[in-house]
Amino acid sequence: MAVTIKDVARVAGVSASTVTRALTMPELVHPETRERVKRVAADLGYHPNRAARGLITGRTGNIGLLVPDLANPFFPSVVKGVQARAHEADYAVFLADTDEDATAEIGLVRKLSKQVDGLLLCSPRMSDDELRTIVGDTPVVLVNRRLARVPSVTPELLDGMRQAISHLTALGHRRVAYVAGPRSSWANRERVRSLRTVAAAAGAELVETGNVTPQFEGGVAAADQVLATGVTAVIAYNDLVALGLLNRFTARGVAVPGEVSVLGFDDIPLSAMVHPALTTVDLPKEQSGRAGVDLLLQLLAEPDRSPAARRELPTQLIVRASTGIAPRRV
Amino acid sequence: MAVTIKDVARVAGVSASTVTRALTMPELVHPETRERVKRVAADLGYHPNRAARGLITGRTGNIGLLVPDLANPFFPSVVKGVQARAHEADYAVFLADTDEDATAEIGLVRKLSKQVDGLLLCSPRMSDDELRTIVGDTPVVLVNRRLARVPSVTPELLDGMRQAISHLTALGHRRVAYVAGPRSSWANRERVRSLRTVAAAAGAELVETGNVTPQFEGGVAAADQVLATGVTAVIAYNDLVALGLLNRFTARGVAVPGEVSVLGFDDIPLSAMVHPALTTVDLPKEQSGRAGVDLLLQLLAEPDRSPAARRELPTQLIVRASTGIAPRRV
DNA sequence: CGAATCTATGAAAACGTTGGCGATCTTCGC
DNA sequence: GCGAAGATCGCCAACGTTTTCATAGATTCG
Repeated sequence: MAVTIKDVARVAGVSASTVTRALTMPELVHPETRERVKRVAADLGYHPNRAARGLITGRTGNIGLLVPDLANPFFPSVVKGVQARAHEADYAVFLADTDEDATAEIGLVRKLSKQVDGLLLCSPRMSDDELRTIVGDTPVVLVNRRLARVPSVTPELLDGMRQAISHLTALGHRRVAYVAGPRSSWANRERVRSLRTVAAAAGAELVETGNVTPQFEGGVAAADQVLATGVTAVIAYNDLVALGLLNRFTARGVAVPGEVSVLGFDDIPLSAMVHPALTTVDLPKEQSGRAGVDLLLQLLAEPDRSPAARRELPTQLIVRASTGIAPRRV
Repeated sequence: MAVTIKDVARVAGVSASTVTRALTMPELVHPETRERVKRVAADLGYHPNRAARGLITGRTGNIGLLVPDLANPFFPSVVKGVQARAHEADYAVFLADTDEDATAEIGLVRKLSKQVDGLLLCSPRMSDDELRTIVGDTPVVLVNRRLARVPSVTPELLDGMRQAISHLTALGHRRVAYVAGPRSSWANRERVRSLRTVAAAAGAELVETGNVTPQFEGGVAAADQVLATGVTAVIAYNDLVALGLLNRFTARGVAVPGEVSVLGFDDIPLSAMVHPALTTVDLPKEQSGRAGVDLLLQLLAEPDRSPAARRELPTQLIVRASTGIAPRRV
């Protein structure tokens, strides 16, 4: 029913091979025939059958994208970036949402990996070892996670953290709490690590509080604990958690930023919409998605480049209303 | 490199045809050989090559999902539902985001339609005519839109609107504004239509205000206009717009719900997180996604069922803090 | 007991494309 | 003017699966 390469060949008066060549290796065919074939193909609306092509080339023209939770507005932004860049390169994107479940993640990877040329793992929750076994099987690029000898794109977290702490210390804060995200999150581990470094350098005391789910509810749950530590400022694992803190503080009548300043990570759209608007460290979301696709395509094109490409993208502190001068404590 | 059907055949001591049959039409092969083949296949970790299968069956095992804007939290929920149900049925999901652009939408449909068995169009922005041409080419199920002779899943909007208006009139509101969404949105047209019906029946006066982009910014932009009309309550096209209204009202010092009540549609997670929490009509999001997949699979299984399946899913008013007793006007 | 029907399986064609190989024709260097 | 090299293109095998079609043996029936 659909128009095949043979139809084009017949109409153009050449063989099927010439059609293929005219379309995929144009320099190998005579300019005149090439143009004729191309015109016929266009007229007939010919598009190579991807299954047939995939069968012989071993390539599907698809890439897979795994994200932990599409309900966290951070990830739709990444997805948008991935989509945009992938479609430009004529790749289609399989999306899978793992619901923050490392086990489901592994299953989905196994399933998807058969149907794609490469995988983009965004903030994967599985362990390094599990990750390694996958990397052995399928071309993989990590977004928001780093692992030796695996291409990755990550934000310049250390710098972002430096901006955050500079901002808070400049406002007079000396004791700062950090509300940690999931233990399984590399991003969380990195935030803790860079925060310790930066806080020490700035002479600020750091109070680390429990690991929470990286959602609004996590922030709500951690809020009282944070207040009990008597800090004047709190940095949250991400914006959703920060919004949860904000919500609970407001409910308890704790003034933000009067009594406590709140600072998040990600800069999701929502953060600008609430009262008080959230001060946060903007992470490159769409850009990460795009860069991830670039790295993956590069990896597919030349699989045996020795040093794994690694891209770090800049971060930017966005100062809004949720941070202010530290209160005098008695 | 990967294990093929021939490997299984060789190890099991049968022909390739028998392997196929044992796995896809089990009743056709002798129970004993069937079990042996299945065991060998499992041991070797055999998975049929989907490209090869697709080449001959004409089926890809993929479905495409188009959404207008992944940044609107309504859609990630739908996507999650689609994912979940599709994976259960062993289908993979191609996702595409059209950025609210009807033209891009058509292009993406054309591109995707070659690579999938069927398409799930969620809140498509293109015209009915454009939609029709697509429906002719590819199996399509509409989510959040209705069109004659095309399977669809939609929310019971009329009932939701009835709940909303009953709630407002019970609180004493007599003049209610509606902030309209995109003209290209079927959902918007339906909301207007059912709102007119319901408002007339309830004896409430309806003030319709300009079409805005279905985002936070749209609500912000419409807020002053709404206030100028002197209504005591406003229904927004969706929650994002409602949150924009809320934000601007707060900024202008207009008390919600003291001076004006605000009511949204969708019940996105965000709506429960803001102050005041938003009263809204919950639409079945994940459920719509799941039902859409069901309809699509059904359509693929028996393409020539005369009456197009149509599913309507219940809606539910969620009363929170943004609606209250109508103020006495002088 | 012979023919007809079933059951269980294998051989081979087909799906639409790509790519290696070889054939033909032209061009070039000497 | 002749062999070598280059350009252009067709033939055919291959990719991994499904699906007729055919076959051999087992079973049933009159």
